[in-house]
Amino acid sequence: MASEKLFANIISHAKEYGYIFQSSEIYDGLSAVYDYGQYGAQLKKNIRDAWWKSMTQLHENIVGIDAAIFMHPTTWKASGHVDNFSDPMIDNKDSKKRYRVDHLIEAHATELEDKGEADKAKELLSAMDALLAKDDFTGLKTLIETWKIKCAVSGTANWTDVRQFNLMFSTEFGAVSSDNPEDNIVYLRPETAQGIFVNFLNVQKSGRMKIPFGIAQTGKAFRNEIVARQFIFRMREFEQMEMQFFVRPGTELDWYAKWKETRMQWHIDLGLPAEKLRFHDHIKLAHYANAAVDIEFEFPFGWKELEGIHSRTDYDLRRHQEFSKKKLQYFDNDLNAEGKPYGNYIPFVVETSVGLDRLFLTILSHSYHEEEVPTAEEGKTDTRVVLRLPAKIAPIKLAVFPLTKKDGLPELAEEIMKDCMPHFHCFYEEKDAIGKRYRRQDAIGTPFCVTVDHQTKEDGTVTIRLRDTLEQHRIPAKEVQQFVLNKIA
RNA sequence: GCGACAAUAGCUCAUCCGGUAGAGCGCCAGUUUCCCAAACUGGAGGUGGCGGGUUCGAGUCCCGUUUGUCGCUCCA
Repeated sequence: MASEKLFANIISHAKEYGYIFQSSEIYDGLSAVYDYGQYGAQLKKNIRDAWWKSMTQLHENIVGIDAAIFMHPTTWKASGHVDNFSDPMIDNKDSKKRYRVDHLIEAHATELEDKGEADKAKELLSAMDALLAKDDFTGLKTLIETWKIKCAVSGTANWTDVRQFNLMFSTEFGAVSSDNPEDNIVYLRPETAQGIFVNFLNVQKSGRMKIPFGIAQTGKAFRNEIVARQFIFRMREFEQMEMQFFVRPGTELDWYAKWKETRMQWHIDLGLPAEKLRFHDHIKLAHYANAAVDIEFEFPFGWKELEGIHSRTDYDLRRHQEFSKKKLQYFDNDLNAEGKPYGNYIPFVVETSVGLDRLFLTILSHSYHEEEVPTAEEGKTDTRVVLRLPAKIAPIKLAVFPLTKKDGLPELAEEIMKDCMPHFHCFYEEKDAIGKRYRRQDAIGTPFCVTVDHQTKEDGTVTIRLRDTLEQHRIPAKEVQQFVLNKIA
């Protein structure tokens, strides 16, 4: 099937079977915001739990926290989010090319210098600085127009207005407004990482953590994307699962290499096929990193970033130390080659950061299959849609069906429900033909169904039916619970 | 942000040249059925995304808008 059509089918399946709904759909929706439905929320939680367990429970030196979405505004000055992402931009209407206004004007000034008109260049730049300082966007556009600055691509001076693109959502903090509105602005965090960095010392001290150690966190983050598209791939409100690993300076690239492999293996262990995963090294590094790689997945719409592993140096802690005037350092008692303690230093950080929603989409699109299966009628086939979700993260683990809703079969089925419900999510249904009930469970990705029939009354066995192979075999009803538990362990 | 395309029942779609909206599937209630979407009976569900305009009359033509998909662009 064409991948475009396949992706459209996945999206509509996700909606039809209670996985993902568009936000505020009855009001025509809200751009690039989505809600998780009854099965989606459970699948998402199961993925999140799997990650949390793999990080915190299975690593003695990693602990998890839950920092608030609201953070002190200075956090974002320290992190670079305020200054690096609020530059005024302008678009050329002919070439559709977007420029940072300062870059555009500076490039023109350089041209003037090359032509030996250094005085003019200086005049232009000082005019620009004055306008930038005042946030005078109208003035900046006038400046571009009076100096007849043209687009390098189209060669025209057909510009849009100067606009500022704010990456971060802001809101007002406190019920009483201040004389200076800026005093009350808080941002909705654009990444969860900073909640870890500002708590570095708290966790290290209170948990008596010894380097190397990690702090994990899952939570919502918010970005005012210029373009937000491709279903839940890029949303304005999304959830991150991040782990910041604090290491001794000089060892960061070893840890970076280790986490790179560890994280790739985790995705494979979760059930994703190795051939649809790959590394993509960053050539151009962000201001805080000395090495960075993405784990990419081959979505129906191409290879896209799923997780980032970054060696963030000591940038974040160093910046927070500067801005907060608090020492964010660690005293390392381990002995170096000369037999002396490594002493005080700001730890280096290796970050693993995976998008929970992206991982959800990865699993959903990989699990979705349309296939021909035999029907009750000899030789005939019918199309079934099945989500081959890994059993350990499927929202519903077991469906329990009485073959008919009389002759005491529902009562026997209820017993199995009672036996299993405390241990994993179960679904009970007694209406419609058995085949139809199986198909409905296929569509939501339930890996196991058991059916109670008349033989159950005689020998206590039930039919267990496997989603992926359509195989059926009989097992004692009393063993159903353990059968499923073994499969989802 | 630019461009292209799209929007009719829960889903997939139909509705001829503009003349008061229909099917299949699904869903709900029941009958029947004894292991892979069977059959039968009955039922709910639509201001045709929203707002304007043209017209005697608009789901249909035009404009705007919202949302989505795709291509550019952006992506710490």
